[in-house]
Amino acid sequence: MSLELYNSMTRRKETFEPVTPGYVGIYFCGPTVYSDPHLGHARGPVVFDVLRRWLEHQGLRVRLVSNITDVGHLTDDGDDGEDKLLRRAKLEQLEPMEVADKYFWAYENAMAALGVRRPDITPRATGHITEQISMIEELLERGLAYESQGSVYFSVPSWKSYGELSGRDPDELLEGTRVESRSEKRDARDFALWKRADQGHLMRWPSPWGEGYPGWHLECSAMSTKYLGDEFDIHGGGLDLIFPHHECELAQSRGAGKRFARYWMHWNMLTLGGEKMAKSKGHVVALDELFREFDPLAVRFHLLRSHYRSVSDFSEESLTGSTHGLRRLQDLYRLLLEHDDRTINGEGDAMAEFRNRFADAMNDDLNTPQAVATLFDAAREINRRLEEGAPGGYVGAARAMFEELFGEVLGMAPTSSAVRDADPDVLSGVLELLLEQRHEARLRRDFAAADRIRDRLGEFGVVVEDSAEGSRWKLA
RNA sequence: GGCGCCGUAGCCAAGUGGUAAGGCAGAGGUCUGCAAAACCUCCAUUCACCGGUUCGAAUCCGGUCGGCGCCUCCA
Repeated sequence: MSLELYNSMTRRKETFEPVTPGYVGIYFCGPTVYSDPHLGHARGPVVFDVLRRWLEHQGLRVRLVSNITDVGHLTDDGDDGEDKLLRRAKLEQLEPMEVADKYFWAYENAMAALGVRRPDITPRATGHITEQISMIEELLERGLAYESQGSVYFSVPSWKSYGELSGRDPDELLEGTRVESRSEKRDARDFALWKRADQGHLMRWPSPWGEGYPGWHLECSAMSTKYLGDEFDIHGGGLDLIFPHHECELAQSRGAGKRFARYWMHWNMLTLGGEKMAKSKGHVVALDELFREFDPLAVRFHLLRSHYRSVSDFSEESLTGSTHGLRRLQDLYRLLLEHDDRTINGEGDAMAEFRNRFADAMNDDLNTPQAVATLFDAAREINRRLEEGAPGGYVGAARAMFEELFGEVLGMAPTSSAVRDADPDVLSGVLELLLEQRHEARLRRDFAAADRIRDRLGEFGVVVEDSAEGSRWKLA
């Protein structure tokens, strides 16, 4: 079975065929870095990380591009509202770029904790002003955009297929739009490609139309095609970006003569108590807070236990459930890793059935819940065979499967040894306990046991020093 | 108001025409000095509700109730 992906454009599952056989270009919209990353920010990166890993597992070469929006854009389409990045800069008394960097790294660290591999390219909007200006010029030349008082707008009425992605009727959009009597736009639906920077606006660049800054939707069009070509394979984003962001991206990209993305993938929202997580409502679960209570990998696992196109409601109770389930799989994974015999069962792969089920699930629009269920089924059987004393070939096959599917594809392998991850308090507690045991041995005059403890600790680089007051330890 | 989505056991969650995956929690059991882990067994005659189509529906159609998303920035 070949990979089928749900394409938001056609609203059905389609067989995935890359533009260039063997190569896959993927772009998905990253966050605007003006505040701490929350759980909602994690779903897309995790899903696309698994998509990328799965494609690579199938032998494809993937280039994954995910942007960072580091220029505020709230004031763009309408003429009111406040630029969130600039507002934050004033609030924290920082340069706008300091705000962007601060939250960019917070995002990076959170993604790393979630086991998300870095994209191949992480372009920033502010680093691609030239490309964006070129695109605006192209649109002006083609008569699809116009300048107005130092700003440039895309003319929606002149692009007949506007609305094709989100399934909206342009005429009905007009009715829903607020009437802006003194607008410099020709049509209320037109959106900004370039915005004139008023006095006091901190982020500004020179352009043929005066000092200003790029429109919200433009960066993704310019950066995706710059790194992936005029036609590329997959464009992703949160479902809330389908309109207006992706609709506008599509219009301006096609308008500029690019064929743009073949497949549009949108992941659904994460909710909290049935309501969408949204920063603007203060209704979010911050990732750094979540990580204090839960293993980041358990969060990743939890996200993979629901389908990316389904709404997923978050609660501590359900995440706890995922944590316990993950522990079972990881315990088996560690057990299998202790098995050094790499020989695989000579009579064909004993794991063939599980591998096939896993592949079918993944190929069916990335059905990770079913893929995970397959691993649970496999775990039960492997544990049973292990207790019966399974032959080395069987264990080797099981180990290979878990390393590939659980570890590499789903990215659930523990990042380092359990000991290294352990809380420092736990480690010193364990050492105190050992010294207690040694102290009791010395009281019994069992110096052989006492020396054995000291020698063994020494092998790990822990030095034990005895004194009249008792024993102490330190790292060599 | 327009467009779209969802309602499956205590909780999470797959399943889009063939007679309900998986996980967590819970109950009993095996193993065990005890415990944990692991394993075995049990746990939805039923998929919000009411009609209809069909040999057959959680899955298709119509309606009712409830919840959510987008239409403004949002992952």
